[in-house]
Amino acid sequence: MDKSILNHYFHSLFPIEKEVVEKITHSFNHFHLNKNAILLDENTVSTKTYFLEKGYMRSFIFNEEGEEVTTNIYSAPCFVNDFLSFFKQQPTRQIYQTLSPCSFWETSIDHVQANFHNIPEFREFSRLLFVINYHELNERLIEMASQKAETRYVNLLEKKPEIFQHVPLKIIASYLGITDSSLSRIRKEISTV
Amino acid sequence: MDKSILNHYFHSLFPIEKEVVEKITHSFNHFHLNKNAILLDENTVSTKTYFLEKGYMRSFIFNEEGEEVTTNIYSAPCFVNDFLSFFKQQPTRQIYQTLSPCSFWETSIDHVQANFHNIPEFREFSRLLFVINYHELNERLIEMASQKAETRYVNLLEKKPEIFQHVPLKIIASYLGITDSSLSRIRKEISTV
DNA sequence: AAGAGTTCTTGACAAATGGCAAGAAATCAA
DNA sequence: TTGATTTCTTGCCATTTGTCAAGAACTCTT
Repeated sequence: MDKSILNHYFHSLFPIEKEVVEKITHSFNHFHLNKNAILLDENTVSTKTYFLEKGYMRSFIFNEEGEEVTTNIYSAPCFVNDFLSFFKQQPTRQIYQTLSPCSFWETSIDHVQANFHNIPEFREFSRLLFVINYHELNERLIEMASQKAETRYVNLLEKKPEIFQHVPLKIIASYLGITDSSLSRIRKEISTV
Repeated sequence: MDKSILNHYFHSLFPIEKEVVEKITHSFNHFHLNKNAILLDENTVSTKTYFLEKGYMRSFIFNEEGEEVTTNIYSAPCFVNDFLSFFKQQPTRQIYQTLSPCSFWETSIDHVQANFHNIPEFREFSRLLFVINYHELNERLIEMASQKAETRYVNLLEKKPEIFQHVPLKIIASYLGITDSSLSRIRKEISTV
């Protein structure tokens, strides 16, 4: 099985030796999922770390009113991890669902723990991944708190144009914190300017 | 100097031996700041990790329109860390400001790095802190995307009532993603029900 | 205690977004 | 290919939140 995309991801994030990456990814297994499959369901404990090699997916949650709220949209290549559930080994409230046919690499919490404590470079990598994810979340929060929907839409269009080809608008709307009707109106508004 | 609050914080998060905690906090130094002081300014690189022992503070950012957006409100005891700036050693866009007289413990990135690579328990602790912070951010994002301002206000009132005694309403409003006028109206609305 | 500066409240109005329902368009499954 | 299902758009109207400005209340400094 060709691990080049997975291995390359490590090199793309920070300088790390080829041999170390191969040692880290040695325990990863490959698998596929169809469109609209559930990678990780709510109320279950995440026991794996996933690397999305190809495809699109999202995480979402049912809020108090029972409405779906899309919490994140993932486009390959990237790691997909429910940090809280995985590292605290507790049930997640989020659902991770594929939005297209997807291919993954996965490894278990035991391997992650072993690597974390035995391979200094992996520790640094893990932390960097955390920092990047935390920062992205923070940026989204700032946008939510201070920009109107139209601005958030335009920014997303600029930052992640590819998702508009692969993700239904109602999911993008929910990710932006608006209704699909509002998104539709915003798109109409912008296209006629 | 009495490190009991600092040391206790480690024990409160997860099981860890007294001796290990003391080894970790050995390098921490104590200091004070007045109200409205700047702990970490924008465009500077964070070289310290801070533990807020006593007091209240916030982080904020100037958005594209030059308006202040409060990104977080901190009430002791807790760690205060600009993850992106500290771990990637790059300038931050955020400003960390005290909202009351505060006392801190600080330690340098060099000590953090040494502990991270030499003390397994510290690695676990660091990661846990990340996980908790990430989760809190994610919960706030979900609220922002799916609840109206009044609900967000009521939730905050329930979750962190103490900040309403120590933090100006205009800062809380900004933290909730609304204007101070709106917050004022919401408060009036609720008090008369 | 006085004055300056800041924060909070309020009113009038405007802008942004939501709720609902219906139809159009696109997608999916057999 | 066809029918069923889902997604997207649109209109109408309601609700929420913002903007601006003025005054009241509060806080800080001297």
